[in-house]
Amino acid sequence: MLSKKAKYGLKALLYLADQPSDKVVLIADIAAHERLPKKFLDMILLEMRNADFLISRKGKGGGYALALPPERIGIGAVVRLLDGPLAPVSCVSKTAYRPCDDCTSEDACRIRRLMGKVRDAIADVLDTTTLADLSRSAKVRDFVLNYDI
Amino acid sequence: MLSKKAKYGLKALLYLADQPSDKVVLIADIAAHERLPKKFLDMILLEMRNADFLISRKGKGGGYALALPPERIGIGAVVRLLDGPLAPVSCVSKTAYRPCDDCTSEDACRIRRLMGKVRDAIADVLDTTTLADLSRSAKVRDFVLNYDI
DNA sequence: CCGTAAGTCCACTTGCCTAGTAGATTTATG
DNA sequence: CATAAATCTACTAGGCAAGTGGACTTACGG
Repeated sequence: MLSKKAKYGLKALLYLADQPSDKVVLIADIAAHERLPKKFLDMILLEMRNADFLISRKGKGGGYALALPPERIGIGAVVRLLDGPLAPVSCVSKTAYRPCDDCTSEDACRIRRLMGKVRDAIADVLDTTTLADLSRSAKVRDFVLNYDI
Repeated sequence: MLSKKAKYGLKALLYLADQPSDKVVLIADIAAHERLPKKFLDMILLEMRNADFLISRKGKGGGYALALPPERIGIGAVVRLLDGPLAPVSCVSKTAYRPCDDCTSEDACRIRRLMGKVRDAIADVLDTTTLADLSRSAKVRDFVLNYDI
């Protein structure tokens, strides 16, 4: 499951990616346009800033902007930050491996092997998509909608 | 995330699939061999029985057995029963679609499109694997371990 | 250098979900 | 009829998701 936190985080990033780069945007702005609870968004943006996906400026004229070009922000990385590991069980996680407490022999575990495949399938989608891909996908669609009739 | 419930359920099914077919097995037996909390397992088995994956007999000599040959029990179906829809967001679920409350235009939603891919990737793994596949995978491994040295 | 607009930090809440447990009841067998 | 088994009902503890409230800090503009 994708939590609201991750969903809101992605929406905020997309909103920023759609702005002219290097423009700083108010949290309140993002919240209003994307219809997100402002205070909750505070937290999420802060977390993404601490992970260096965003930069912020305090005080009057402050706000948030992407710290990197959208091509360099992977969706997998964002989801991992906000929701934790992609793997359905910790014992197949590549970024946050932890043995599961109830398993005796890890490589005899048939469930583990299957869940490893699931992990890889998920990671394959999310780690090969960047913010730029998503941002672009909107423009393509707009183009189709507006001109391709 | 795969819950303990689903994990225990799959372990129990695998245990049953590994038995000679049509043998009824005690809950207590499964719990002991797979090291699962018996009372919790009660619940899970009952749920799978109500969904017709299992049959049960009460009273002395009673117990549980698979209701279908393992080839006909899909892992996806089991996980959906015990953990709910595979989709990371309800608005891309094929078996339990529900619009998400915060989205305005569904087919303009870029997150939705991406999550659709994730859903498909997960379903592709779990819906093409049956209990028989997992059961077999153990035997292949045993064979390798025991004879292929 | 002060007012004010912004982000930042800390503490708390509310409600639901997970992972159970306890105990009574029903059903079947020998 | 005793006993072994599943089944049903009810309850609980703890944790996490999704927030909210309020105080603090930083910086710009005048």
